[in-house]
This record gives sequence, structure tokens and C-alpha cells, in this order.
Amino acid sequence: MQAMKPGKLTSAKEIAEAYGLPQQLLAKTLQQMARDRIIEAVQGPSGGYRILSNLDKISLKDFFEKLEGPLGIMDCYFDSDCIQIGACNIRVPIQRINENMRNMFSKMSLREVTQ
Amino acid sequence: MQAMKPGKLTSAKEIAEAYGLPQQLLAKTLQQMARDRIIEAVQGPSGGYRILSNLDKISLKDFFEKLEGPLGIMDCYFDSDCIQIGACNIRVPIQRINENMRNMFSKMSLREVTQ
DNA sequence: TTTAAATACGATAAAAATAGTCGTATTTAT
DNA sequence: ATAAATACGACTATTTTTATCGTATTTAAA
Repeated sequence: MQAMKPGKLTSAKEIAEAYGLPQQLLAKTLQQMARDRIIEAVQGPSGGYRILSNLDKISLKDFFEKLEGPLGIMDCYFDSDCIQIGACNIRVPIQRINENMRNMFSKMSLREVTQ
Repeated sequence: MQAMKPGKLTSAKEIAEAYGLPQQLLAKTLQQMARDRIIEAVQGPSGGYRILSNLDKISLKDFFEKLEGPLGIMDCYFDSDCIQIGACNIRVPIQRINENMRNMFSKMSLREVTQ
């Protein structure tokens, strides 16, 4: 993001205004990213968020999975309250597809996407 | 699907019972698949659906896109009523990811998944 | 040390998307 | 003719996602 340069502190308000997002809604995601140690939060006036990690070290897979949970076209292998499981005859291909996707996103870093 | 062998006619009712699905809801999808020429519908008593195409010839990409529209993690390139477009600074990587996904699903046939 | 500007976060409300139902029409084997 | 099947638009219900609200906490600065 241009509004959030490495090292520099940027407030949720600034980012929200820059992109026309509801500030409190954006803040929720920023707070989660802070919990996940993707960014760092600094409280108090003149506080804000800054990029914490080396973006090369974070894969898109990790990024997505931290924010959204396990990555795949279906999550029968994680939640699995699917009543079809047992009679399901496409479990293996679904698993294969999910693995392909995780693999693909493992190979891409956050830096590639944000720069 | 085991309940729907190539050539053999199977009614929506049979499939719905086999998998515990609401019959009319399943029928909607079957009807759409029929419109998309993936399966063939035969009306009248003792009618039903049968697999029409050579499953080798249908890629998962085509299958998904026929049923669900353009395939990708985001559809800014199709719907694009996204108000961020213009200020968006991750358009290129999103496009690349979408292409990777379409590519991956292009390489898999429906036969691979259903057999 | 008070004030103000920022993050933190659970609870709730609103909106959108998805899942499911209903009614009716059409087709066609018997 | 009848009955069993698909066809399909309109509607309702449910679930998920998006957004708001209220309050607490932190902390720089006057």
C-alpha cells in the first residue's frame, strides 16, 4: 500500500480516508493483522500502524490463512460439519485442488503483491 | 458421481435422495447444467438426466465458470463495480493470481474429478 | 496531570448473498 | 387421460458478511 510505507506510522483514519473505507471496519482488520504480527500497532496520539515483518518472509498463503482461515475451494478438511462427508466421492480431488492452491500461494510473498 | 453413470438416465429425485439434498434445489443446478450442455435432460415419465459430454473435454475451469461465472480470487476484471478500481495498487498481482488459478483449473478435466 | 487522539474489542445491527420453497407450466411414456 | 418427470420465475428463509456502536485502554503533549 502506498499509504503505509515500511517503518512509517500510519493511522487507521488516514488509510480509511485514502481509500474511502469505514474507519472502524478497517481498524478491525488492522487489529487482526497486528495480532498476527504482520503489522505493528502503536497506541496513543500520533500512534498508528507500521509494517513489522520482512514482507519477503510472509507468503500469501500465510497471509490469507491468518486472516481468513484454511485456504481452499472447500473446507471439508478443517471445519467438516459437512453431512456429505462419508458418502462424498470427490474428496480426493478436492484435497488435491486445495493442496495445489496452498502450494501456489506459498510461492508468492506479500512483497510481490504489495510492490 | 456414482448415482449418475454415463449414458444412464437418473432422475433428480433419485440423486436428491441418495445425497439427502432438497430435490427442487438440486433440480435448479441440474437444469442449469443442462442449459450449459454438460448434462442432458429428458422430460416425461422415466425421464431424468444423463451425462452428455465427453468428460475429458470439459475442464474444471469451464465447469466452474459456466455454473458460477468468472473464476478468480476477485472479480474486479469482470463485474468491476469496485469503487477502489483506479486507486487500486494491487491490480496486476490480482490479475496474475486469477490467471494462475484459471490456468490450474484449465488443466484438470471433469473426468479426473468424477472418477 | 489533565486532555485528546489513537488503538482494542465485544456486542449488535444492517445488508447482501445463498439456500430453499412454492406454484404453475410443459413434456411425454403408459 | 393420467401420472411422472423436467422448467422456471417468484418468493421466502437462512446464513454470511459488512458495518456500526459503546466503552475501555494507551500515551503523547499541553
